[in-house]
Amino acid sequence: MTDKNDNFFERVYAVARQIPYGKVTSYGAIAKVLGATRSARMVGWAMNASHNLEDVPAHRVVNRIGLLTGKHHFDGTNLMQQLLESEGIEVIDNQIIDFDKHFWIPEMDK
DNA sequence: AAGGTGACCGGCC
DNA sequence: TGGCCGGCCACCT
Repeated sequence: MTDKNDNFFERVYAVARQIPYGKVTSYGAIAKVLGATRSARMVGWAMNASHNLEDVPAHRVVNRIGLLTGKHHFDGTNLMQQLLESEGIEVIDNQIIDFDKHFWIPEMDK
């Protein structure tokens, strides 16, 4: 580890941790807050590393259409969906129902 | 050291 | 109307 807390990753984690219970957001939204509107890919990349952290609810982060694209990266196959449903979010076939309703706009709470 | 990839997004054909 | 392609930036081999 040798404290490789890159500001980039830290910043993504900071936003992801701010996601309230029962809410979800998209990679692009986070990227936008980070100042990298067109670098949503980096957000997903950071999430990959967040696997080591427990304070980062990656299961609350999906793509812009509310599709659990990264569910494949979780421990199990439907673990991500289970977590979302556990929070009151209806998920069918890796697709979040009323995504815009559960959508939460991330902010840099400073 | 350089190249390729990646949990995406948006625009263009 | 849908499918394809490029862009963006950091990490990995």
